[in-house]
Amino acid sequence: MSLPPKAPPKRTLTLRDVSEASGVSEMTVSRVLRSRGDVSPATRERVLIAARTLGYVPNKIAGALASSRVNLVAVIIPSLSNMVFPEVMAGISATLESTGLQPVVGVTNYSPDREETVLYEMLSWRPSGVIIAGLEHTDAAQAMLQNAGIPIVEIMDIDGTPVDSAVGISHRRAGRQMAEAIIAAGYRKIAFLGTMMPHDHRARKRLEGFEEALSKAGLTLVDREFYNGGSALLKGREMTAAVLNRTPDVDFLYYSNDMIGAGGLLYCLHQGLDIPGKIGLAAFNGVELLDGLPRQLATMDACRYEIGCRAAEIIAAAGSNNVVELTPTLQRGDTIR
Amino acid sequence: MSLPPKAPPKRTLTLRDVSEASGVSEMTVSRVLRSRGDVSPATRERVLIAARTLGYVPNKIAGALASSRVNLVAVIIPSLSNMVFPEVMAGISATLESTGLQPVVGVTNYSPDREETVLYEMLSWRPSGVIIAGLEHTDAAQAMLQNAGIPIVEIMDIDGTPVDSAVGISHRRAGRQMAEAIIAAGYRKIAFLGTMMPHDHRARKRLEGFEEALSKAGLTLVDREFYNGGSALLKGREMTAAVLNRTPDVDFLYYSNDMIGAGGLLYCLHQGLDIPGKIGLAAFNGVELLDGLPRQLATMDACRYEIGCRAAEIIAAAGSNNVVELTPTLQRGDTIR
DNA sequence: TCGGCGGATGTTAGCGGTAACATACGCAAT
DNA sequence: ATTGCGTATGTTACCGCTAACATCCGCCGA
Repeated sequence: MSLPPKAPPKRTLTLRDVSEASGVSEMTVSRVLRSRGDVSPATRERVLIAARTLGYVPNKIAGALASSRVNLVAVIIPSLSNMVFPEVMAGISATLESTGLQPVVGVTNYSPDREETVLYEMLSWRPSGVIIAGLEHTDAAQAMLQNAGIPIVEIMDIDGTPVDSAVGISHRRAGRQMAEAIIAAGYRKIAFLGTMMPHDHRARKRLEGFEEALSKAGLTLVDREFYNGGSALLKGREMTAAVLNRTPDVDFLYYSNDMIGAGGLLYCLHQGLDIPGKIGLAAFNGVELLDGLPRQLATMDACRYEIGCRAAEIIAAAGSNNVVELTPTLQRGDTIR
Repeated sequence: MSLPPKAPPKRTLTLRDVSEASGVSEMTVSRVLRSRGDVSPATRERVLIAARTLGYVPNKIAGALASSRVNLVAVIIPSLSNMVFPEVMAGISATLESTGLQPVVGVTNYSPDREETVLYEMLSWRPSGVIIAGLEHTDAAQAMLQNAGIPIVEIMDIDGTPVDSAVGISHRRAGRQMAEAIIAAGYRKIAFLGTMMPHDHRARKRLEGFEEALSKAGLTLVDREFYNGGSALLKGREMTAAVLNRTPDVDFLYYSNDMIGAGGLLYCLHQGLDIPGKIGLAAFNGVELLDGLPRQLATMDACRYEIGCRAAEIIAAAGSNNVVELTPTLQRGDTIR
């Protein structure tokens, strides 16, 4: 593209400017710029040159209002900083890329009220769809989703009743499966280390499933430790130290996420503990980071990228009422015997 | 909030619906919902109840078009997955929170063309400001920024000429400082391990500064190793192994980012190398993750959160032509003697 | 009693595009 | 030449909201 020839124009450009510069009506310019309808090659060329020369950028606000079509997809997630949502985003972006739809991210910090606010804010831009993490929302948020009249996809979790569509895994089942694998491997004194966030429903459900499977085997957690904020890797070390100290005969540590699991693993290795002989470890998510650790931590892949893809597909197809359950795979790594 | 009493309405609601439901003009409803102008408490109450009962969500598209005011700030960054930008985002969000402005993120994956596209897309929503990573853009992008007529803040880097405002650090200087510290500590056989991405200008500038300081001390890099994609932690291990193998007498490893540095550190520790005696390590960014490592890796804090804050402040104040240089602090950790 | 004034509310005219329909034109078939 | 039709372009009427101005009303002071 060539640079505009004249100094920064005072007024922002409109279709009319391009129209005047190219000697055709605004409508024709509009058609050219959207490649809609028949326009002769000559005119098209003339218009494109004029638009480019002026540095015209269409006003989507006006366009959206007139056509009541908005190419935005609202994506509402709790956090960007824990590695899991960026990967979901990647799946969404990749899938949306070819559809002309554009994801717009809102972050809630695991606060239901903030989620409600963010949702309201985003809905007021009349997006073509909403992708929102989790099945738990405030009543008002639930109502807004209900009435939005656009495709809604609740992602990550399917243990509950979706408003419209849902794509995710059963965290309860994931917890259960992990417990079963641990028990089958012969571990008996099992501790849980996880987040304290009251609104991390998925971590909660995993723990519930985990404990359910334990109790079915006649076991209960021998210890549990919670944290809240801070460097997850460091917290993992600290929590692990605390548990080992408090419950020296513990033989398995189940972490609610990979980061603290990684911290725990590093700590145990540093202590020279016999892994997985004397003590086993497992976590959840299957983040890429684990590949770089000295030992492969057992974990369960949460299908994050695929969740993003499937959710985006539903939105792109303007689908409704689909429930897609993905099945996470247990990766035993080297920390379960 | 109470749930709407009737089933999902077919047509999306407008001001007129609320106006009819509350018996006042659309204008008054508009005033109430925006808390603008004088409205009697009684009317206000009546309108609010009607809006809430119907589940009305204002149409910002129409509002923005009519008022030519848009409370959006475009934030354009290369990636979400490397821990540095989420922290910048956090600073931006926190600062914008109180201003009524809302960040909207676009991701470029370090592709200049994609950056141009994303920028065009975002400008077409007529945001109140743009925060964009880096000083290097395509000519067309540069022109768009120039002509946008809104505050532009280029972040992260200040080694160059900003379009409008800039907030960041001098990466060239950061590289130089690190080199000086390393040389002062007595290391002489220094290797560089970093990204190959041709468009990561900041990593490039750090390396340039680094080499500049080396050569001033009469030194040159004894080895260099590049990577591209994949798990950074793992790549760090692999690259470190490669360098140690190829150049056994290397006595310092300078990494272009913390993740690969952490991988390298873990590898060296596992090999039982004498750190920092026989070999030293340093990286860049100061990510939180480092706190959880067995040894504190030397690094340089990139002031990410503060960059976000300062950039957002400039946008919120509709400022122009500010250049804010932040000074990163060297954290020596335990890996430089 | 009346003008005037300020608070509360209504009316009008767009914002910058696009849908839908109208028109103009060239050319083949009749 | 006339009809007819498809292609290229123009005209008109909004989309849903808000700025700006108009109106209405009650109350005060002169």
